[in-house]
Amino acid sequence: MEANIESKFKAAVSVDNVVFGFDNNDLKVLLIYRGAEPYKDCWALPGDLISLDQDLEQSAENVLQNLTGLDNIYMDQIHTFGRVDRHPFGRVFTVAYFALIKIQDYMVKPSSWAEEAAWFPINEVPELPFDHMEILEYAKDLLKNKIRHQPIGFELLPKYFTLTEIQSLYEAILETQFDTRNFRKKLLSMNLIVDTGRQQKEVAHRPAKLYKYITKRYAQLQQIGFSFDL
Amino acid sequence: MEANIESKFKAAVSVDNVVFGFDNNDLKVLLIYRGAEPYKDCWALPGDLISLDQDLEQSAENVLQNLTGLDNIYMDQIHTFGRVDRHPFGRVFTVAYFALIKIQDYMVKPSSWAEEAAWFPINEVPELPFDHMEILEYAKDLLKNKIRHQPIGFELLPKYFTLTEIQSLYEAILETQFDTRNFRKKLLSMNLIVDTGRQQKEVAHRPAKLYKYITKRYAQLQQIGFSFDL
DNA sequence: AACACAAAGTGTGTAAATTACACTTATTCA
DNA sequence: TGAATAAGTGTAATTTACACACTTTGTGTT
Repeated sequence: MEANIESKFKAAVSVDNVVFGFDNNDLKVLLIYRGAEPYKDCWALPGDLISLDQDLEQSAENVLQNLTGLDNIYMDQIHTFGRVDRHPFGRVFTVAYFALIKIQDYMVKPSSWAEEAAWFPINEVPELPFDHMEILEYAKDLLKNKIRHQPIGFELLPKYFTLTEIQSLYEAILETQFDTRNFRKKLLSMNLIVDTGRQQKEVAHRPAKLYKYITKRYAQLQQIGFSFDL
Repeated sequence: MEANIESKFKAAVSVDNVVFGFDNNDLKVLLIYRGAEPYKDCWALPGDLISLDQDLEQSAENVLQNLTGLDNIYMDQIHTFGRVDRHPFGRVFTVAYFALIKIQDYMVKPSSWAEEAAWFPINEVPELPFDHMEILEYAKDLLKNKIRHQPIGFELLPKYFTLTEIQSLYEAILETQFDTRNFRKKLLSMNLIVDTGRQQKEVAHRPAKLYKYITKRYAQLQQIGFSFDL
């Protein structure tokens, strides 16, 4: 009854993460500067081979943990890429994930496979090795779709944020413009965010109210058939 | 510069297909009766190990081709499952796909790994081996979401179909009821289907008009910002 | 030929949601 | 104290969604 899988089926599997952040009205992606072959000295998506004793999800989280020191990050599996020739050293499948992080919380941390890590505005990404550009495009499309139907935009903002900030986040990702009054009306009518009573400080104009996102509220509303849409 | 990947990273990768069909007002899924270990003599999702010289997408299509003899099938990658212990013979990742087929076109074909294949109504699926039940649940959820935002329901219907048929397809998948008049109004207003002039024959009631789906139309409409929603 | 049966097919009024649109307010800085 | 900057706010018009019931067209039976 015990048996083994023939070695003619044995390939490597990696995870690659598309890590999004939002800052200064720009959607950004986190890239690492590769310190090892192949494609040494290139900017690339952070990723790693999966060792045999690690669950898939766990591996994806570890990559992120090593890189940012952050935990409890919103992550989602995107797609798996498996062209025969996608890796020069042999057959390597890669499972792509995307992660949304509050860029303000991000701390640089040394890692084994990266000499450096940096944020790139989504429209200023350099050439990427392997099929990483295809993965990134896939991730962007998914983010665009997902952000309209699930309240995940808040994952990219600080704990306290202004209505203008969330609007420009949506505008940056969806590459459109929204009418301010209508956008606010709709967003507030969902009861997912509340005015904290706090205000912006030291801005050279009328200070904006600071809101926060109520995680629990969404779960409750979903149960009564509510569906998020922006 | 040439190098190899260490064998401590080598695992097997398989594809598993969730094949949906629609018949007699029921959503159905195609299962095979396993002829080989592990889980010999169980009903399971059709799938196979990927050999090293085959692209991922290609493998998924081949599984379906072997099983049904059908080509040009709507397929979509669902998710990749990679729990360490999901396969008793070793580390096996599996990439799950779903396929939508016109059940009327389906022809039984012998295959190497299946003694038999059969359609099961979605609510009468037997116990499944591995994490196949989890995969099936995943596929059902995806189908539910996808069918509301993309015109993929037509892939499950014969070339010529009635409005009642497509309505009951939607009702079966989404597990809701639609108002006939409103459903038709909305569907027809999208201009994605047209009256062929043909009619049902030999039915013991007023014969329904037969419509067909215009594939090209959707591509055109998408470009001008149209979005499908039902 | 007439009638029963079965599912197909069709329109309108009402409520809700979406859109378009421009001025006033609060704060900093010179 | 005035200029600059972004925040904040309401209403009317249009569009879309929803609720709702009877007539039509065929088959099969007597």
